[in-house]
Amino acid sequence: MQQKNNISNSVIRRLPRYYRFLGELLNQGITKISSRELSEKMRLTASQIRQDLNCFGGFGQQGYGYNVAELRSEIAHILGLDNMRKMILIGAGNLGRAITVHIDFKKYGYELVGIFDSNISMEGIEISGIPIMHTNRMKDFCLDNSPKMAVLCIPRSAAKDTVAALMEYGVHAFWNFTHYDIHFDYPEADVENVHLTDSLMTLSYTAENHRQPVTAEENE
Amino acid sequence: MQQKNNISNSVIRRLPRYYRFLGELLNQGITKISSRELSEKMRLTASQIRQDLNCFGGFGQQGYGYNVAELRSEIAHILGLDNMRKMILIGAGNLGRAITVHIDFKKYGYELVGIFDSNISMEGIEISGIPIMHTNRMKDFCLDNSPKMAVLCIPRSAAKDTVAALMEYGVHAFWNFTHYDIHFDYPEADVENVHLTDSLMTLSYTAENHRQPVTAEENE
DNA sequence: TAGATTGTTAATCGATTAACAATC
DNA sequence: TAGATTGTTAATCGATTAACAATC
Repeated sequence: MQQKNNISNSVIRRLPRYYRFLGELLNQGITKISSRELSEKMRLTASQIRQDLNCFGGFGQQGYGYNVAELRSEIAHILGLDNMRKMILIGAGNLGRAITVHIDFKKYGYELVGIFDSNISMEGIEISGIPIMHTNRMKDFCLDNSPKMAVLCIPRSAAKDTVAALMEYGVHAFWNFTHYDIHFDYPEADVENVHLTDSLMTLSYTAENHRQPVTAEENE
Repeated sequence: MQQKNNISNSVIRRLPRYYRFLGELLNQGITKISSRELSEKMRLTASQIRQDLNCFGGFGQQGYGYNVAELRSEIAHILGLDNMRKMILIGAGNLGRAITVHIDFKKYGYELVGIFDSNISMEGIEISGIPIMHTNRMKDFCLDNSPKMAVLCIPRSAAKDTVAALMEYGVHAFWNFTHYDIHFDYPEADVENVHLTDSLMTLSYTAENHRQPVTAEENE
């Protein structure tokens, strides 16, 4: 991939959706698709699809279209799904357990190698075959195993100290389910926030005002 | 609120974040704030804050700024958080249970009145005091109770039929954790999608390319 | 009143769409 | 070759930022 340096965020946030749709096409046994056909399925413009893809290289063939399998694996590569990185999850409460069980991290290039909780009585309990460790073992574990990413399913009050520690132990990427603003303290960290309650409030607005909430590319 | 009709999606998606920050200021006992002060805390421009708020009315006072408590309750009202609506949750698996326990729906104007699952052996089990019902009781329940929103925590394969049924029973708003594209079949529905794996893939990209993933207003 | 800060208009910037030449 | 569809440049649209008059 001849990746240019300043790909806009709008483009990047559309990539997972392309990846999903191409996966479905593949499941349906479709081997080639034109930007126009894909645009109809995804409800966006063919122009946008071609523009987006050309940020990363010319994956299509004039007069033919795109090879579905090839394009999908190119996008997987762009997204970094094809190289496995170790990750840990902090906070084995309801949300942490659900995420552990619900998400097949390996499909996205992440291997869950450790789960931590500050509640000592949870130590040793397994989730999806991975035993929970007490938070006081986090430092040694990180130094031994070098996880690159941490999922934060902890209360907000614990987030600041946890991130400070993890940054020190070499974890610089965070899938952040708390409302703690990591970038405010660590602008160099790689952060993806999941603000479930913000999403719920947006739905509340949409439903009250009966608007179509979003265009495809903004929320799909 | 003198709400205009075509508020852009970008603005709406910032409202929950304003609401959160104003809540924090209130907790800290801060009673007034200027757009400049707020812009520094939220890492966006004062101009944008004033533009955003003025979509809905003049909540500030020249020479003074904004009253924190008042502005917060105005935003609550705009978002519709101050009128309680009934809602149901479909799918009492890991994710459904976590969301039920983890999210205090009442804070966001929703009252969880029923939980449904297609697994008959789950019937009667309580989550947060609400007993699970079998899906075959969904129709009667909806006709009796008129919930306005449904959280979808079901497998994708079940989503299409479930939404079709719910639309018929008068449920037109969906907090959708599946990858089923509700708008494709029901453009008139109010939909908010939560695509956790898309978010994870975005983090993967960000971490691999070590970019600052987003500006505050896009992902915070 | 003078100083501060909003509300709002104008300027800029960026993202999306349209158009078309290149080419398979 | 003719037809189709990409890659890419130009035009449009919308969102953000800057500026400033209004006003508390």
